[in-house]
Amino acid sequence: MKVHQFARGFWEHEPSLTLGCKRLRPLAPKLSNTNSTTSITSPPVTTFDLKSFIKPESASRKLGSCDQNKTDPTSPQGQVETHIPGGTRWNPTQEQIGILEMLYRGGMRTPNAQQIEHITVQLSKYGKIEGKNVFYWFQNHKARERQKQKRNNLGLAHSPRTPTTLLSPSFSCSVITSLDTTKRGEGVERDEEDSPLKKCRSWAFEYLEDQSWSSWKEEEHRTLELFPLHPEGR
Amino acid sequence: MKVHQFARGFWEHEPSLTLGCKRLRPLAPKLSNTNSTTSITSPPVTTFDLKSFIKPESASRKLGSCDQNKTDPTSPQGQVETHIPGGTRWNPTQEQIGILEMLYRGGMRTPNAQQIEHITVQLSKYGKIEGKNVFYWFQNHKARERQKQKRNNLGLAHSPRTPTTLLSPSFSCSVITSLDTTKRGEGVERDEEDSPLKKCRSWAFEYLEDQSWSSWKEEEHRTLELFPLHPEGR
DNA sequence: GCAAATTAATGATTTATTCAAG
DNA sequence: CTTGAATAAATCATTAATTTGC
Repeated sequence: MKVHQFARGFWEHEPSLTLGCKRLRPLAPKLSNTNSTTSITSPPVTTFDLKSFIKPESASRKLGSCDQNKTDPTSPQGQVETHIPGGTRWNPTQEQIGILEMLYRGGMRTPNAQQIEHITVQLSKYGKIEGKNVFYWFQNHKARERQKQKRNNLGLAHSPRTPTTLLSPSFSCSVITSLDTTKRGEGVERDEEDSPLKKCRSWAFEYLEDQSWSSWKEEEHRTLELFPLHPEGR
Repeated sequence: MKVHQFARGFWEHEPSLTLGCKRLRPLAPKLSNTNSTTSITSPPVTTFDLKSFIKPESASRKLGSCDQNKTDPTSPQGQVETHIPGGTRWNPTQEQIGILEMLYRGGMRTPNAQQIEHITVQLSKYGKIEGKNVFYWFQNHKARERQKQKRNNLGLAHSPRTPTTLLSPSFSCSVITSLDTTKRGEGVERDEEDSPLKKCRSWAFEYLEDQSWSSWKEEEHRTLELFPLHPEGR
């Protein structure tokens, strides 16, 4: 089990703290000092102001560039068209969907950050869009194609095989050819079986999103009396 | 090496064919005749350059900036870590873990982007860290506390409550204090049974990570002749 | 005592589910 | 009912801690 003892020293004493042990792993005899990294550098940083954690609020709203005024959810132009008006969810345009599907069909499944960035930039020509939209799209599309296929496979368990209507002949052809052999040769959609383990940190954090702050708030609501860690009054 | 053949054909064929399925009529009118060579010249807006997606980008290793810390010359003595600083995974320091746990104990479960940003800034005082590390930490910690508890519950069907031996009294005390707690001075782990479903887009995408590009590459590797969509060598 | 081998933690990704806008 | 968004569960992967053989 972890011993939080150190924590105490941490908070109440200066940073140089004597880290008793490296990470958790109970009993760590050796770490006598290994964490040089920390200890060494940990000079004057001492103060750890909890308050700062408690009151970020004020939303520094880092950007506003693309974000824009969702503040007024009302009346967007209603239409999808160019940009999504309000602050609701992304409403892809035909072009965007088309491109995304194309990429998907082209084999892309889990674009990495660079790719996402790139795609986003491109797609933004056709309408408002953010990186996460692209990310989610691929996630959802992949998952749903998978389910769909599963359903189909089950559904036509005894049916010959569906003539991949989704893919152009030549296309599907090549597909089948190359991976048909091994596993499922259902021919349906051929998900190309995205590989299980791919390493690829496809994303990272960015500027602050929005006031999801409320979430935490609510959560505390539950923790309630426990830790009125909460920011502004309330 | 990989030829963009596929891509090319893909782009050159009429859209209806490939994207005919679902909704969207991909770029509808688009290249109705482009079928042959790369008469790219995409229409006005349609300038959607696939190449741009394929962009090799040659690992623009963006890092190198603030990393390398460990090898930082300023810390002569700190040599323990001779490893590549930025290449591996985050290795939290005692201080960082301590703070994170405190926040967790304080009720935080799924910090939003702002919070993550804030926390990251604070924690970076104690060592290299990125927003996603914070995000992951909470995800993992939450999940693992959950399983741990589940195991316990199952194991001890009637387990009353654990005698928090893990926390030092003073510690919890101070925490509470600092948090301006008004009630509940228990330092118990109290998982709080985190909330069911909270909506809160706690993150967003950010700058590109790094050469995760390889991932995609690999993927194609499999699809191989299928979709020589791949960039150039690299 | 040390270092390869083993194991326990836990950081990082991916996949499955769930929720809710439209 | 479709699908964007978000979260949780399941996995994969890497490092630190521990063990083991010399």
